[in-house]
Amino acid sequence: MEYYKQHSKFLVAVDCVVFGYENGELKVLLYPRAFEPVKGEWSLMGGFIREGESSDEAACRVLKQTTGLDNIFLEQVSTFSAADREPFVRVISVAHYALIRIDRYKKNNAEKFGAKWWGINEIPPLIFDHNSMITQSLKKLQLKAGSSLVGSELLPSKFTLLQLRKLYEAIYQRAFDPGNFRKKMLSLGVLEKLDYKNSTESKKGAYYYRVKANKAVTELERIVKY
Amino acid sequence: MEYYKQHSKFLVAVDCVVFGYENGELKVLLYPRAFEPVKGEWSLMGGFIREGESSDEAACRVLKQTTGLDNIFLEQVSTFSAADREPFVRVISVAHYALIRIDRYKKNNAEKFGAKWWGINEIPPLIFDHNSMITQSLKKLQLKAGSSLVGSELLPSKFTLLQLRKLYEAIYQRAFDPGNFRKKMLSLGVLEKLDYKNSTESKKGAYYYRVKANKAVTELERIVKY
DNA sequence: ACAAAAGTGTTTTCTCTACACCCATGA
DNA sequence: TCATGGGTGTAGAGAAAACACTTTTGT
Repeated sequence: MEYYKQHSKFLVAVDCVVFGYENGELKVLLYPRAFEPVKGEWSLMGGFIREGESSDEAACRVLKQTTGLDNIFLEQVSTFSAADREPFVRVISVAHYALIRIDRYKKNNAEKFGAKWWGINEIPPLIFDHNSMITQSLKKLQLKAGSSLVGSELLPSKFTLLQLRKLYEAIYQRAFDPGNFRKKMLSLGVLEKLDYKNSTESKKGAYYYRVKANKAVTELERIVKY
Repeated sequence: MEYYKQHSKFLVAVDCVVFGYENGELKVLLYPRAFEPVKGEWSLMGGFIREGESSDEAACRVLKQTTGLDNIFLEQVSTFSAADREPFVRVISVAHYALIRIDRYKKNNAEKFGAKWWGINEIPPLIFDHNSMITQSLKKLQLKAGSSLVGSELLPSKFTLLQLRKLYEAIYQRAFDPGNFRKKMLSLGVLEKLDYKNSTESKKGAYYYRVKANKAVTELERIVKY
């Protein structure tokens, strides 16, 4: 047991890249940092890992605190450990990304911290290495969306194929052919057609779909090729 | 500055999944653990992160110590942080994988620690969560090999297409069609044909190839589809 | 009437796969 | 001569991409 005592201990944090989707745009939730150093500057929401907690548990706790949401989709991205990534104090941080529905999260929780949603293309300079955490998270999200249906995490429970396509266009930052996208998605057999339409986004009206319950998590075949 | 003091600090380790390739088989370097608890049981090589060190730097140091090699290809895999992943002591560990040429590494360094190479399919039960570190590392290696040429890291600097194919078969644990594999690899334009042959592995003799210097690191197009 | 999305179908292109076939040579 | 890998070519299946076309309806 003595062996362990000679080694240094470190503060270990989690930082969360919270993705949301609104008005055809992929967005990230940012906060003005609450304490020194660099207090007031924009940053990801984060917190320190506690004694009995894994990094995932810590990230869930932070998300609960700041968005009011439980059961959020969450994935580890990478650990940032450069010795000088923060000034004054050595902190090792495990970055995660989360997917939430903007319409569901508790505004009052977030506003208490001064949170603001930023379009993925208008992210301001953030503290430390938080910008590269976002870059890496987006890559991981693209990988994820390429082999499983990310729709249910970011869209309302029922959605049109237009909405789903716009979401994928926002994630991949490129256009998809409407006809081909529809065929591809329907061919996967994970969408269930509902018997009513959305008429707000087109004259003709488009049927709503939802993700089949049992298929929601399953690993799928290729959706977007890369 | 006071803010930081109220939080717990942790021991942070790195563990290295060292891949090598020999006799047509992908292998992993394992060590009998040198200290309690579970002293003597098989484990990955690891060590604790030191004050001025990032996790990558720590992993490099550990690899230098145990294999005698510098400038090893190294990539972070994931951070393992379950509170009970080690008994008695809380340790958060950042897993990495490394690719080395078995013919180059310093046997005496490794033997001093009792190291032994294990075929990827004959890995014994390891301490803690080390088996799942290997599983995740293999997945990451497959992803890597699917979009860049891993040959130069695991093979001698010149190699035949048979050798390269056998390597890919070992990594993906499946067979590739000899003709198609050859065409695919050559079509990528990153291999340079040398003007002499290897005659030890076939009657006819096969030309050696090497990776074009400037293309070694480049991100390539899809090599293996998934 | 027109624009715009919904929805379907067709054509072209490209890549993966399977496999045939000849070559060279050591045993 | 026979087995084995080296090396090249080709035909077919299947997917992705491009795009034509018809339907519906609010303005």
